[in-house]
Amino acid sequence: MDIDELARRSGVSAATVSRALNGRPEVSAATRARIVALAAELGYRPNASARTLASRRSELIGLLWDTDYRSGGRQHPFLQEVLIGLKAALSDRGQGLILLPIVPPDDEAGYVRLARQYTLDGIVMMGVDQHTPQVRALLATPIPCVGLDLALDGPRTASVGSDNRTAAADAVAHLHALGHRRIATITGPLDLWPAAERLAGYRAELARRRLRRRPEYEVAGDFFAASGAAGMRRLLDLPSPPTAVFVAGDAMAVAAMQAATDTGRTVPGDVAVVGFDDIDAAAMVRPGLTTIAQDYRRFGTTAAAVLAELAAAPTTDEPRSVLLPTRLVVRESSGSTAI
Amino acid sequence: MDIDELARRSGVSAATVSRALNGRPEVSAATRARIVALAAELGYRPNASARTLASRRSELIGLLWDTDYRSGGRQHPFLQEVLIGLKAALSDRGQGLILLPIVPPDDEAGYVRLARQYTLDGIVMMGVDQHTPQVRALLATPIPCVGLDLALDGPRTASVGSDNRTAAADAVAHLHALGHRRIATITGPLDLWPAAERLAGYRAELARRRLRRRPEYEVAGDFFAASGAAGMRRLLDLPSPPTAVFVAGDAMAVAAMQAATDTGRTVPGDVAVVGFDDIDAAAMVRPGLTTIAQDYRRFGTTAAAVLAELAAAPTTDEPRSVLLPTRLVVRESSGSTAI
DNA sequence: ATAACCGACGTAAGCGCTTCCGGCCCAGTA
DNA sequence: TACTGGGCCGGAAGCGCTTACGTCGGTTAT
Repeated sequence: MDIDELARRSGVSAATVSRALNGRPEVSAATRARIVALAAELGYRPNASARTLASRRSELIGLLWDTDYRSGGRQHPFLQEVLIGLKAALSDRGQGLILLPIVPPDDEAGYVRLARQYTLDGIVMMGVDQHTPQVRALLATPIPCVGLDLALDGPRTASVGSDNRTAAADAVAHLHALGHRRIATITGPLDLWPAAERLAGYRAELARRRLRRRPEYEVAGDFFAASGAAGMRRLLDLPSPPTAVFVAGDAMAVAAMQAATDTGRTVPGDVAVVGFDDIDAAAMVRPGLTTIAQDYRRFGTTAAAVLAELAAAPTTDEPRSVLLPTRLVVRESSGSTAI
Repeated sequence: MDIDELARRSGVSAATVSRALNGRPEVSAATRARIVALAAELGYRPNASARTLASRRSELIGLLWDTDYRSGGRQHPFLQEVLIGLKAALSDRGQGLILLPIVPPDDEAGYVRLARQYTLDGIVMMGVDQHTPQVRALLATPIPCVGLDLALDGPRTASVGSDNRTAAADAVAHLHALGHRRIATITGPLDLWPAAERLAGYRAELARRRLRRRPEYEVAGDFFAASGAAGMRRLLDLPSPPTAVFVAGDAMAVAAMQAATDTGRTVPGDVAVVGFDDIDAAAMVRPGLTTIAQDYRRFGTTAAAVLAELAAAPTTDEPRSVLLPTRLVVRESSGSTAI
């Protein structure tokens, strides 16, 4: 069942069928209705390759993600959720999603090859290092790109992510409201945008609440568990240890809680902790981890929407940036019983 | 840079270039070498759509997965790992991966449409209900399909998954070796292949070790945490409660441990537990959860390989089934200190 | 009245590949 | 020597669409 047959059966030319199905204006309403109805009845599906070849628009967007991303766990934070969101939004537009994972041993950037082979309409990047020559090559391309949790630059690019700064501030505010005054933090790798923003939010909220900022209360982590444990031990060994700590990632936060209990402290009694990400384990450990939940599904839908804008807009000058709201999930680790 | 230009520059026809690059035999070694070298130098990339259109082979395989899968967590078990494995293997073959997620308000099976629009070379299914008419429609198609953790039937299909039966037996054997004689189990939803196999393995090992099988020691769960907690409570309330329980999923296992401690028991002191899946949280909770780890990355690579076989083989009559080995990860919850 | 215009459609030329069908040339055979 | 048979390659016909461009009636302006 190709377009010619459908054309024959509906008594028009293939050109008209194409126009009718693609919503072009040069078709009378009556003809269009007839064709659309017949197409549905016969289950006609345009061939994606032919369409792409002829129109040089693929209706395909690529998802580039680094399988080695420093996420602190084996799971990329909520890859699945992002995928669901992306697909939901893309389906509405009739677009497909193709994967361009960066698989370690990077075979001379196979994903770059892929991106060029398929004439992609857009690329979503998550957890990649945008300073590698390969990624820069993609960015230089006329293909619109949007970074998830990633501040991209260049023309035809945008970023979407959580409002990490406000989220971190919320966490600190929560702790402060519970009476804590000596609030420390364990950060992520500060070259990553979200990690830097979370630290900034922590500092900002301390200032806003006129709490003294102590350099020794800012210890560096890398999102992995071990650094969380190490960080907590360092904080507790301080002459004046904090009574609460905001940990910039849940994997670190869980390890930090255990480090605290291992050294004889109780959580939240001796030290309260709030994490970031709301990974599955946050609800499974005891005490339950108070943390910041991100709406990853919305990451996906937003990315799709932004990509569409980018494709439509005439060479946008300055990179857009969309910040999504987060949600504080209160469990036991912060010592609050409030919901 | 299209094939014609490359042809011109290398002084042959486009037909010869195509043959040279596709490894056809009708080209002299010298010509081929020249063309291949020039192609690499000029960075020539064949247009995927044109190639697919002309050859009706897409070099694309689809991944169908149900975003609502009953996995017990928000994360599909190791979707990411499977993707990495798949991609690694597919890249070697020069194939791409397109996603066909089943997104909740299933828009008249958009994935079926996609599968037909792109002329897919194969489909990998994970966590789908193969009894829905849509999936059956896909299976009826000449496209090769392989199910992950899913026993597919039909021509040109195969399944790959862990050897759940042996794995469950290993778990029981581990518990038995530690001295336990009253070993219970909390199962997954038994209409799912892996869940049924795990129960079968549990029973088989009991029999092999001449342990009495008690019906009240087999309680039904659904892979979700709540059912694990409920199951454990029920087991502990028995007149003769088990001293060890094999829980068929980690989310349930973690909840089961907590239910045990909540009712005043200690793990592993009063009741030992071993789980299944080795989710991230298994290493994060206290006590650490002894569990069965599956090699999800290998799921992906194996699926790709099987798909290739399926495509090559002349209408295979009986569905193949590949069982992958698992690994027992011993932590504290089983009461063993051995590695 | 004629000219200019517009909406609705058909014709045909691609899009960038693959592949069938030959054709040429040089061995090997009778 | 004439004939056959490969090996190697070019020509050209698609693959199933999209999209200029052209055409043809029927309006509207002049």
